[in-house]
Amino acid sequence: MVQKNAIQGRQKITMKKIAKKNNLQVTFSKRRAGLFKKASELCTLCGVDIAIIVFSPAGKVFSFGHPNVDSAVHRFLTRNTSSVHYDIVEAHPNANIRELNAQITNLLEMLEGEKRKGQALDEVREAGRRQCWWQAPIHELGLSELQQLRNAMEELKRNVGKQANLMQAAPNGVGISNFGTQENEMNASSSITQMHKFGPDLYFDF
Amino acid sequence: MVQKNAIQGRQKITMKKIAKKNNLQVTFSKRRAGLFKKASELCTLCGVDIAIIVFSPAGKVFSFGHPNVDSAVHRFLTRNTSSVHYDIVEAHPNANIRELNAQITNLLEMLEGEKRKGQALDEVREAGRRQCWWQAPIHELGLSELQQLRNAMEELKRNVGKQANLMQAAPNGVGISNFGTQENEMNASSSITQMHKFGPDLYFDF
DNA sequence: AACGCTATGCTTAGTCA
DNA sequence: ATGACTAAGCATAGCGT
Repeated sequence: MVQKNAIQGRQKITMKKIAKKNNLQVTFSKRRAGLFKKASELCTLCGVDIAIIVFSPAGKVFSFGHPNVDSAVHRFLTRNTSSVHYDIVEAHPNANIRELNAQITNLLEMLEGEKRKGQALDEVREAGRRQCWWQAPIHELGLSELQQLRNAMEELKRNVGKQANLMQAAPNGVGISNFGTQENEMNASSSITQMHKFGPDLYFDF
Repeated sequence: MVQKNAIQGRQKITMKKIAKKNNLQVTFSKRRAGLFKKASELCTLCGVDIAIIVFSPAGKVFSFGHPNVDSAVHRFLTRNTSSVHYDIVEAHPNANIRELNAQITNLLEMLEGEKRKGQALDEVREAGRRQCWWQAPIHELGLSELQQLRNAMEELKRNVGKQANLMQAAPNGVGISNFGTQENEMNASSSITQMHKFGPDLYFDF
């Protein structure tokens, strides 16, 4: 048995630069994740565009963007009232070329990322389609698929039985959401026995 | 006397875009402040540079930066000069801003295309996942899903019936591929009636 | 380095002034 | 809108793995 010899739980810390390097690294990771999560939530809740760029103590760059960093940065740099981009363009035309090239680089990287993502999704879609063999004519099903069907049906049976018990225990449907609404139409689970009707002429005898 | 109706204190909210505009505005202000505070703390604690750019729902721009936004953005834009970037700069030293901007526009369009493709795939994946709702507990199924289940079952019934007729017409399994192989194991469609056994104790009565 | 844990501390949704 | 207040919901410091 492990001896828990001290305080656990969050401790208050002073808002100074963390001295212990190890500690700092952990805190940086955690708080960076928290910050990005907060940003993500702000995007979702308020539907706004955000870009966050963080340079880690180790010199690495972490960024978060919605819809992506570059578009937000670009929007920031090229907004009408902006002075940054304007100044750079007018005062340092050469620097601007560098920036534009950097943007191109970033965009190319993002394109690569998106393409990879698309490929991954392609694979997922394939896998998903394969999971829908049950839609195929039954004579095309193999042994393992029939076994899967059987297992799924047994699972369904168990769920129906559980549901029936719930209905029995709580006839008013307490805790059962969006289920009573279709009773009129489907008469689904209208009985607490193991015989269930799923349509006018389709019965399942579990 | 003031009537304190009901709940006070923080309530859980779903991570969807806030509907009420007034509410959204308040939440945006609060959470933006919170985000910037978190960023500030991250700067202080870990001594890192950060830039945050937020486009408010009203179109205004809010930014936070340490030591300032522009330096961080510039550092971000001019980081790692990749080969692509380098090639463009070196190969076309006379490339003007117009050309580069055209390239950026082009890339942005490609990116949009890729993203749309990704989203489409996302939707397909979602649809695929939704087609597997039958794996979920039955009390979570909605009306349309139950109807889908019914339709699928009726399809299965028809297929099984056709299969049974085929078996009857061609008892040697002519033209029936990879179906007779599992007769021993599954005894699937061993009868030409409408009662089918899918396992030791699981029957479906169509 | 990344993850799990737990007990705080901190943030914030809803409301009122 | 801006700020205060309250009670919950969340984030996270310090530890172990």
